[in-house]
Amino acid sequence: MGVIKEFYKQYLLNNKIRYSAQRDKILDVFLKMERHLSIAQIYELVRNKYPQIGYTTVYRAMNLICKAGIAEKIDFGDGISRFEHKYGQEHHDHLICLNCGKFIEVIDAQIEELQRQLAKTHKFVLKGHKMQLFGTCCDCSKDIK
Amino acid sequence: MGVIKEFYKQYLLNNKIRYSAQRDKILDVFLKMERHLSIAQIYELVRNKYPQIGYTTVYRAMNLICKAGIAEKIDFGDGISRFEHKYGQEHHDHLICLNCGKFIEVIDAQIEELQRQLAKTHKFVLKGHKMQLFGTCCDCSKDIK
DNA sequence: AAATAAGTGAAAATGATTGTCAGTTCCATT
DNA sequence: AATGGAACTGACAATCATTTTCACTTATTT
Repeated sequence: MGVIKEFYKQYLLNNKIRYSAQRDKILDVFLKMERHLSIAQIYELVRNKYPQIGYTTVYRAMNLICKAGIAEKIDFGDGISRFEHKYGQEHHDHLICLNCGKFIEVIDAQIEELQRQLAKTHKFVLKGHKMQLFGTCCDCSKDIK
Repeated sequence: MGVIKEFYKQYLLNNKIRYSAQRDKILDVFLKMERHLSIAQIYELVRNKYPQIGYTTVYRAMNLICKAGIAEKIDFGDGISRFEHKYGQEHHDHLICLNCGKFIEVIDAQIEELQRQLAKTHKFVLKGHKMQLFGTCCDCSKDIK
């Protein structure tokens, strides 16, 4: 069994939360999925394999997976939460195409350092940050011209 | 009459949208208010002075004011839209206290430049960005200790 | 003044998310 | 193995911010 599932089981154990069949199946689907799916999309995938699992259960399972630190909820400002892998992932920010919705994960050490300095200047203890760059991607810039 | 109201009237005129008494009053409230209020808060302020104005009208008026470029909707990820002044304002980002909700507006020219470079590297035509730094502010860091 | 277009506000609709609750499953203790 | 209690599940209802609808009013044009 993968290291992430072991980690999840340990997290649940530590918090006296049971490891149910549903949670196992939803975690499997999450681990296999491409990045940045919404609850509705995850539910669809889950339901293909396990039709008896309910929408609410997917919500609850994904919230647990987030609390365990395996997934992260991301918000591109369109009112829909999406989830991405977090376990063992480097922190990163997003470049988002306003035309086709494509996104690129980016990280810039210089920016990260400047953010830390900026927080320090304002006497903030920095816990995290979000940065999203909006624009049109390479392909869409061509199309629009 | 202020330059912003003139600008707004001109915007409405250009778009064949009428300048109603309600829109005038809601703009007044918005222009006088402190930054970053939600619709509910704006509605409260409006209702104090003009009890007959409805919630829906405030929504519609704020959306118009945004379209005109006078206000900007901001989203701190808590599901509530807030509005801040945009006309004649410099672009800025936010430092947000996770404990008390206080925020500080910040701008860092170096970060802005690095963002432009980052977009360029990925062949994105940059249209805008959002950056939020989360942490605990000076006062709250004290309290928590 | 009539006709037409836009605006208003109350209420209903929407869509994402969370809460409720009766029934089920799991686990520890007899 | 039986039991009692706690956690879990899933269908549905509730919530909350926002948008749409619609009957009615107001403003503008002819």
